[in-house]
Formats: sequence, C-alpha cells, structure tokens
Amino acid sequence: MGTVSKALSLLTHFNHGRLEIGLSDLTRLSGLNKATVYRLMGELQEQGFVEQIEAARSYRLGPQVLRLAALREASVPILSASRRVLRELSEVTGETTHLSLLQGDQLASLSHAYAPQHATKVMMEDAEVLTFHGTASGLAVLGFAEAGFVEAVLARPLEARTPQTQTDPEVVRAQITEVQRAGIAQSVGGFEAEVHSHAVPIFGPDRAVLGALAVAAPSSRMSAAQRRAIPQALHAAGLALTQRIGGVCPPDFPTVPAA
Amino acid sequence: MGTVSKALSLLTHFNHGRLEIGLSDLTRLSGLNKATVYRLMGELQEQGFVEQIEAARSYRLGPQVLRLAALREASVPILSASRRVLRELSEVTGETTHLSLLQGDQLASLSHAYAPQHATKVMMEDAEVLTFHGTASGLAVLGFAEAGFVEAVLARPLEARTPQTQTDPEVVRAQITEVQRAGIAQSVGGFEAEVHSHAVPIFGPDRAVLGALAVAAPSSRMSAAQRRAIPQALHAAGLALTQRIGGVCPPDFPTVPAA
DNA sequence: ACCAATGGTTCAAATAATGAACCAATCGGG
DNA sequence: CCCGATTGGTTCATTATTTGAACCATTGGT
Repeated sequence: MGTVSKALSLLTHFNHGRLEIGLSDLTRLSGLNKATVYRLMGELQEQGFVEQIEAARSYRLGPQVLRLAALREASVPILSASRRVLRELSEVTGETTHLSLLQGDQLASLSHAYAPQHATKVMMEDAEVLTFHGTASGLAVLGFAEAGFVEAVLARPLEARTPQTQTDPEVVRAQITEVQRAGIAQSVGGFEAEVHSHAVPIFGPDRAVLGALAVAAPSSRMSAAQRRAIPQALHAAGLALTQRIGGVCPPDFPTVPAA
Repeated sequence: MGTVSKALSLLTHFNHGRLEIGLSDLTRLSGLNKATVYRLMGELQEQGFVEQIEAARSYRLGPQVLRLAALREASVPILSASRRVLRELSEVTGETTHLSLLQGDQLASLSHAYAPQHATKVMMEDAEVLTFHGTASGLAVLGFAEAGFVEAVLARPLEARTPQTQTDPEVVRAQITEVQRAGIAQSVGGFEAEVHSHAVPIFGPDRAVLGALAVAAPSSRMSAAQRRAIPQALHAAGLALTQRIGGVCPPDFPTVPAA
C-alpha cells in the first residue's frame, strides 16, 4: 500500500460514533506506527482534510472536504436528485427512506427522508456505513455487482449486528440469487432489530450499480398491504432515480416488481 | 512537500470550470511529473476520492468525499446552521447572500440563498474559490486573520478579475485597516463587474476567523437606503451565525455596525 | 499518411517514509 | 502526593518508495 493510500485510509476511521480521534487511538485503529500516523495526519491537516482540536489535541475532519463534496455534486448531482425521490417515496410508503452509495468497498447511507405520518419511525444518520450482508441495501447492491466484488465481500468475516443477522456466506449467496430474480432485496432485523427493510439497486450511465434506494419500517407495521405496496413504490422510485442521473439498468434487471 | 500533500494538492485543481481533468492537463496544472501524477491519481482512485470516466479517461471527484463531508457536518454543522441565517438575510436585504469558509489558504463559497424579490440577482455557485483582495468576503477574513496570514496572501501576485480589482498590496492593506475599524468589508466590482458586495467575518470557538457571510447585490440597486440597511442586517446575521456555531468574536471586533 | 497529442509504462537513481526508542506532560488512582 | 501508565510529540539510521526521463501504443486532427 502506498503512502497516499495509508494517509487516506486513516480518514476511513472517522464515523458517527467517532467524530474525533486522538493520535494513540488512530495508531491502534490503523495498525500503523505512531510516528507514521503523526506525520500523515500532519500532512492531511496542512491540506485542510483534518483539523486538530486545540484542547484535546484530537483530530476531526476538516473544511476542505466540504468544497470537494460540493464539486462532486456539481459533477454527479446524485444527492440533490435523490432528495425529491426520497421525499415522495417516504410520503407514499409512510416510512423512512434512504439512499446509500458505494464508495470503493464500503456502502454508506448518504441521504434520507422521513415520513410525516407516524410518531415512531426508523431514524437514520447520513454517512453511516452499512454492512452488505445484513442490510437490504447491501444485498440489493451485491445482487447486481460484479462477481469478483461479491466474492471479495463474502470472503471477509460477516459480522452479526443483531441475533437475526445472516452470517453464513452460503445463505447470503442464496439471498443474492433471490435478489437477482426479484430485482428487490429485503432484510428483517439484519442491521437493527425490529427493522424491516426493502431496497432496490441504482445504476449509473455504464450500467454499473452505484448504490441502493431503501425503505426502512418497524417490523410491527409490516402489514400484508405494506408488503405489496412498498416493493411496488420502491421499484418505481428506483427506476426514476436511475433515470434522473442518466443511469441505465443492466439487461438482467427485472422490469416488473416481482413478489 | 510530502507525497501525501502532493496527492491531495492535485484535488485543488478541480473547480466549477474544471470538473473533469485529464492526465496531461493535471500534469501541466500541478507541475509534477506525468508518471507521478498517474500513480498518485491511481491511489486517489483506489480510495474513492476520484474516479475515472471510462470514455474520456479523465478524472473527476469520487463518491468518498460525500461521506467525509457528511461527517464533517456532523462534527461542525456550520453549513446547516448557515442555511436559515442565509435565507433570512436574503429576505431582509432582498439580495443574494452567501457563506464562504477558509480552507487552508483558500476561501471557498459553500452555501448561498437567493431573494425572491427581484428578477435580476447575483448568481452563485457553491465551491467557487474567491480571491482575498477582490471580494468583500476575502477582505472581511483578512481584517481579522493572523498578521502572518495576511502577509502571505499579499505576498502572492494579486490577480485582477475585473478592471475594478485593486491589485496594489498597499491599497489592500489600507482597505483591511478600514475593515478592522468598521467590522464590515465592501467590494465594488472587484470579482464580478457590476456587483457590490458587503461581508462580515464569522468566528470559531477559539476566536479565529472561519470565513465570511456576504450580501451581493447588483451595483444598480445600491440605493442610499440599501447602503444603510445591508451593513446593519449583515452585522446582526454574522453575530447570529457566529453564536449558533459556538463561536466567539475577538475583543477587537466592533460591537456596533459602523458606517 | 502524417504529426502532435493523449494515456500509460519502465527502471536506475534519488529521495522520502519508516519505526524503535526516547522525551515531556498529563492523568488517575492508592 | 507520589507513582505508573498513557498521552502527544520527536529523533535518526535504515529501508523502501517515489521519482522522472525516456519510451510505447492509440487517438484525433489536417
């Protein structure tokens, strides 16, 4: 791994539960030498990618990433395109919806919308990293990703976030086959207990899968009517979003929502 | 300059006018060796910071920056805090408003709001890099930045974006002194012709200047009434935003809007 | 058919990254 | 109030990576 990759991989350790990281923690998390981490963080800081909090001397992400994100949106306005789709999908389904995007070998939830109807709803945070095997979004992506990518994901140990999480690669493989047939993925409590999620893949201009659009509902509200309504609305919303960003579905993507 | 800094500095060449850059262009822009740029971009691509467009083989910013930006906002929610302030300021002044943030040695406009009142308005793009000497925002920042920073900025050649741009360092220095006295900066046509801008600095928890809040109006609409109303509204909005993000004004910041 | 430009690749030479050990300061018990 | 443990930060000889001139294959324009 090159020096640049090492530096950038340090940034992957930031997440919602760890917005600030000290030098020692980062050294442990990365497995790199302390002096190396120190110097790399110094360079990241010079370029504005991280900044150091005076008091604790711990690091947090810097302002430079805001500019880059704004330019990324100018290049590929997928987040702004998603907002309307998410809002409408939340209204129609009465549940929380979110968009997750593939970032290398990670899947991160980056935009969401809540439904006004219910007092209880599934809460979301942007930039949360999702597991592939334990979320509907992850399965939707795997169903239409390259075979090599799927193998790489399943070769890693599959973490169990809840007692319901499927951690057997063979079971996950069967789920993926079902996703390919139906064009839609499901997960019941695989990431958060009591959450029933549906998801469909989103495709780019080169027919490659970019991420997934998902509806997350409390299991208790999953009536027979919802089980029919959500896949239908989700399928349509997925096609709409893919189209809005100039994407094209691959030939093997089902054109009608299957049961 | 370390390898990491070189790689990250490649990203600074992306902007609204150059959302995609080919290998040769990037080599020229950066002044680095072609093989170096090629390898560095390869590493940036591996980490999802850039991606390559299949057809043209040129590079654009990658999806990874979106995740980092979302986390930065979770750490320091300055953009979300600014939106309400900008909206209200646009309503009160009837003109376009925007927030720019300091990113190392660059000042980038990152959030804006339009007023509904007028058919003609100053248009803004997020992530545009502003000059320090030719914009009200830049002058507002310089007025309350460290002396060393001001010297570094004025030591560089001052580009003239319009015939009205002040490029004499001594004149700019005098403008900065005036900004310190009044607590508000002005620029008439220094960045775009026919645009009259006012700006106030925004401060962080450590009393350091983070960026500037600005009102940009067509020169033709700058009546005597507006010349009084804008500084007053802007001063109040700046204090409000500084406060909302937990910032503190330095002791030498004027507490009342001066003429 | 040509020339100039593009993206991509090679390999010896030059340079930068590395990591074990060390320092000073701080923290939290007992 | 002292002690051990932990923190951020620094050093420098060794090591491994980066570098860049030159080269190749394609593409596009004239």
